[in-house]
Amino acid sequence: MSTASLAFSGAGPIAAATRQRVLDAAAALDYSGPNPLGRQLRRGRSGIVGVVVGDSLRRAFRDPVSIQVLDGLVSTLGPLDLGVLLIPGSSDPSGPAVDPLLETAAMDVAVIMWGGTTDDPMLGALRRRGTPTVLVEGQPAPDVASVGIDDRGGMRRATEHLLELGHTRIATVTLPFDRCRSEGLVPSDRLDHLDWEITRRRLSGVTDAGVTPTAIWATPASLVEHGRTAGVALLSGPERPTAIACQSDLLASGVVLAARELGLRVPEDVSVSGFDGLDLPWLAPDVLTTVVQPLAEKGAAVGQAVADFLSGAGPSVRELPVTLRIGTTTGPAPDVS
Amino acid sequence: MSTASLAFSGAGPIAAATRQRVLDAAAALDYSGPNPLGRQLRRGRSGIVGVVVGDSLRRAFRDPVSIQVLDGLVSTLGPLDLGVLLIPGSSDPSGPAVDPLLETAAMDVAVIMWGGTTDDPMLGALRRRGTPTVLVEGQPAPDVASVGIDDRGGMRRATEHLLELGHTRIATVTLPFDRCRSEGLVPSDRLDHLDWEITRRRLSGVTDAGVTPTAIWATPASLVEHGRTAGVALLSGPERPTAIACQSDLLASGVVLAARELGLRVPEDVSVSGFDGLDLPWLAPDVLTTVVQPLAEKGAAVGQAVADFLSGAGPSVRELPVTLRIGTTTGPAPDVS
DNA sequence: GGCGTCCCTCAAATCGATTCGACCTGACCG
DNA sequence: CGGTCAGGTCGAATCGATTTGAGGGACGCC
Repeated sequence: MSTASLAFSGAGPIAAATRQRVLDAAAALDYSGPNPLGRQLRRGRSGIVGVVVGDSLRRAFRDPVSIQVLDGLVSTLGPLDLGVLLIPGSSDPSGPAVDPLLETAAMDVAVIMWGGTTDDPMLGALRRRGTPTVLVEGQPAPDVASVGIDDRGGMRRATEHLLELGHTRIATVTLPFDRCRSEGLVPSDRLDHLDWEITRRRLSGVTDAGVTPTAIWATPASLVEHGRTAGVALLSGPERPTAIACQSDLLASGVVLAARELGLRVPEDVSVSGFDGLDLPWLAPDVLTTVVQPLAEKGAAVGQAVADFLSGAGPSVRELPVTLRIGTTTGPAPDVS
Repeated sequence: MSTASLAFSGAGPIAAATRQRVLDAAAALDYSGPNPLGRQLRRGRSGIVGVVVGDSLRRAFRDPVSIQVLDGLVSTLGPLDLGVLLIPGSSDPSGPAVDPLLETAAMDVAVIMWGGTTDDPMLGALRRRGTPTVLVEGQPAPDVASVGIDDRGGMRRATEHLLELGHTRIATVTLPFDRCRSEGLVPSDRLDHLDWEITRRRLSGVTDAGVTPTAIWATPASLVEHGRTAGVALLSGPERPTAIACQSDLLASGVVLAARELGLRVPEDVSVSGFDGLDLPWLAPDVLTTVVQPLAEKGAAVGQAVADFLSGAGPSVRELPVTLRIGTTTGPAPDVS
């Protein structure tokens, strides 16, 4: 048995001839290689990384940002012989707080993409199980690894860009505020109930630049249609803003579409900026002014954090830089009449 | 130990008080529930379904069709306590034919989405391991379960719709033809080298309607930009077609965008039809004429096929119906001058 | 008191691979 | 010819749970 084991795993000294003899015998006996379950039990490793995709899968997968990070992650994990197990995030508040997979599935490390609200019950479940955890875009905690970007600085740069163009009436369209994901103008007292870390940080970037938005519009998800709704509302109301800083590219492109529908020229009548740095072919010929984040690299950084855990290192915290890309959707502020 | 096992699994007679005692003791000892690996080994089941997403993840995930099917699948698998392990498909021809995960990962059933070319090496690997397999949109084989839709009939209906509107010069834009995914006009001799089942079937639908396309344009993937390229090429050449039947909605929407760019009116100058029945908000105000396939239901059918395997039933074959949805992108053929 | 039912304890087998040490065999070298 | 070493065989322990069967209190009921 020891020899057979060596023949398959290749770890340890074994003559090529013996190896072949073992393999032939295996074929004759219809033995198709070691049973992964036995191997995993012995090794104490499953080779599986559980990835919680922020939302219901449908919503998460409609978001190119998650997709590209996931892609980068899988590319990094593949060579390490690690597989990705999809775990649905908490979709409806009526059901159980965490997916049963999170409690029972075999996994060596967990990754929480789009990392959640501050008091995430998922973190508790993982801590209880003793599963090392990597948090993407969440609030760093002492015992979990984090990967994030400079949301706050990026948004500040984008806002400053608008200021330099002479804009003074700047509105902003944000990612979801909280678990109930309500849509619409945010009254100032709700700013305290903002438990979605990423939204908070990007919002802080705007105020960091010294701007008090003329309006803050929260959306239920980062989707074009919600951007459109926001754009229509903000641009057809009184005291029209001359610039709208959006917290994602999908929202921003929705706002651009809304402006076009309302007969407004971009950027002559209204400037629009985004966040993420996606390719948006259907916006042609416009190119969105946006804060570019390194998505594939972010996925790779998550993979690295996973690898670190598996090699025994402690949790790491990593923040990736962002850059401002100036496109055709921002321009000098119009004369306010 | 037996009692402890019963306390956690709940299978078998156990008094509530004892159960609580066990749970308390577990908490005191920092025991966080049964180790999944031990359980899996004993049970002989991993509770994992390996899902091969057609392409590289990035490409697969940019395709809303795969996403929605995957979403339907996960929704069905969740209640069965099954998890989805992502397995990248064969992306580059230089690398290994199948991902190592497919050979070594623990999984009870495998699903091949967007089910591949006729001579798929992945099927061979799975057969060798004895893993039951569900094929989505592939060529049914005796020992694998299949889930598909009536591609051929659907495309036939769409083509007949164009015929009824008086079109005679009908071109078609197809999904990839083969593994090398070349882009452009397809010479007639390449029709024999079509080893992508889904492309073949949808193409057959066109000829079933009695139409010989004036041009067949193959794309490298189902993406808006490839549709745009195809549209520009087909619509700016000589002998412009008056209708273009596309094999996917994303391709069709690219063609619509191309037509708009070229100053052609849709549907007055050119009619465009798609396939899949996606929501395409950015195409507004147009609504694509398309063949609607039940995507979530397809995912559920795959989940059912998986469940069937696990309950000991043999492979099943299922074909779901499609319906033609008439939108605003098809209209009467213009007078040919 | 006798009997049956519940529920618990205890011991042991099993799932399938990995890994360790002891031991044996040739081959090769000095 | 003795010593070393690479490589192979053999036996046994281990990973952690599930499951089965035998046995034994406790309790209620007649």
